[in-house]
Amino acid sequence: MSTEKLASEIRKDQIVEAALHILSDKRVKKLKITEIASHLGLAPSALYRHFKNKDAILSAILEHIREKMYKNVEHVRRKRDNAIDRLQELLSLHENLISQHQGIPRIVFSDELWGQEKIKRQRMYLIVSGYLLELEAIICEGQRKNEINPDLNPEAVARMFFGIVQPAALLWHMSEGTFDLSGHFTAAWPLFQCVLQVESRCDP
Amino acid sequence: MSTEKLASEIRKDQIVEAALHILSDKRVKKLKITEIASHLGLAPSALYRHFKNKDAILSAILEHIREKMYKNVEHVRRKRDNAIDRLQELLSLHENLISQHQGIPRIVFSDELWGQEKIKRQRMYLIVSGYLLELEAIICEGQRKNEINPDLNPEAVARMFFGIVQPAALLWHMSEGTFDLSGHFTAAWPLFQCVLQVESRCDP
DNA sequence: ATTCCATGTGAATTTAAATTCACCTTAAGC
DNA sequence: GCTTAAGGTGAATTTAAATTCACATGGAAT
Repeated sequence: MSTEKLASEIRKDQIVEAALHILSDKRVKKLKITEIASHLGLAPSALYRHFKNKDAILSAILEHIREKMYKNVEHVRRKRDNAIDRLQELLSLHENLISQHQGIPRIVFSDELWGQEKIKRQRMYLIVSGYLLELEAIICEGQRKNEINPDLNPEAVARMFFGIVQPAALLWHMSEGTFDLSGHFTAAWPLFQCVLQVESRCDP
Repeated sequence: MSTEKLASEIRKDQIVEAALHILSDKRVKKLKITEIASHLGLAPSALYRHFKNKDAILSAILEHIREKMYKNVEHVRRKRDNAIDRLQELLSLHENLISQHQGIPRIVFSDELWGQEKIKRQRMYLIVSGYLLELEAIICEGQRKNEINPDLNPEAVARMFFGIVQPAALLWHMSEGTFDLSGHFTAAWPLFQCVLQVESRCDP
């Protein structure tokens, strides 16, 4: 019984992965059930055994992304102790995420994908703002330990960090992978670090 | 003859404005010809007198946005002399653009809107990267006049500036206007300024 | 005054998808 | 060995748009 359930879960995952892959790899055109199906060597109607409708697939993708992002936060929390190091590593994880799955930023930063339903947008907002809160937590911790200038507004710093990632995703995507992603992060990091610095002259 | 042409241009503009308004105001759902038409009190088929097809309308929107963005750059260049002031004012113009036309960031930062055609994405990339070049020019000028730390990588600084705007647009949009746009810019600016600062300790 | 063209209309037509449905297949449990 | 249900299929069906077309209309140029 549990094996069956598992098998079903596997198919679901495959569908989500395939969808994400299409979104990553191919053009911008909206995800088509037919295309996902053919990626898996299935008939379009087969997907309806696993998902109620296309919307349900999109929801599953959303959840998939959320998991990936939060796993990254967990990971750097475990692996690093220092706030600066954590942020730096998180940045590099983002770099990977972007370059491996062009589809992810596209989904996160765009909403054209989502139907008319307000709900999806709200969920996306919760994911993003929840992520920002995680960043904030890392930053605050760093401030307490005086690794980061305690005078800074952690919310603003978190968003600034986010502001390194988002344009990168945009440019990478728009440029069809021509944009120098790694160069961007390499150049952006020292600027950001400059903001974090303790004893900064930023505050009057 | 020129009057006719003008009248035609006016209609075209109206169509673009209406489209933008729908994109701003209403939900995410893709722009529908029918909806644009009814906004103007026209039958859907009427739009085809002015644009070959929907794609042409989207192109016109793109052009409209490009103009707005470049006008803002022109404006701050004329009005302000100091690079820092220029950037600060540009930021506030962006704030206005976002709050007045939710549709603009949505189009710029999303590509789901655009059909399969690679061309639109390329055009969008040119617009964005062209805009970044404008920012860079302002920054370089400021560096020459020692208003901005000359050791900084102007490209990276330009993107960081852009990184203040983009997340704001995203959050504003996703939150359905709940997000505190003005607060964001107010908090982000001093952090950014801290980066620009001459005699910064950022560079080894 | 007549002509003509730009603009507009409403009713088809087309198109491209999602979705449904009646019918197979196969492997697990009995 | 039989039964059942989950997973699969291809051929409709539905749906929602964009788009086309034959037919107005009104105002400007001749």
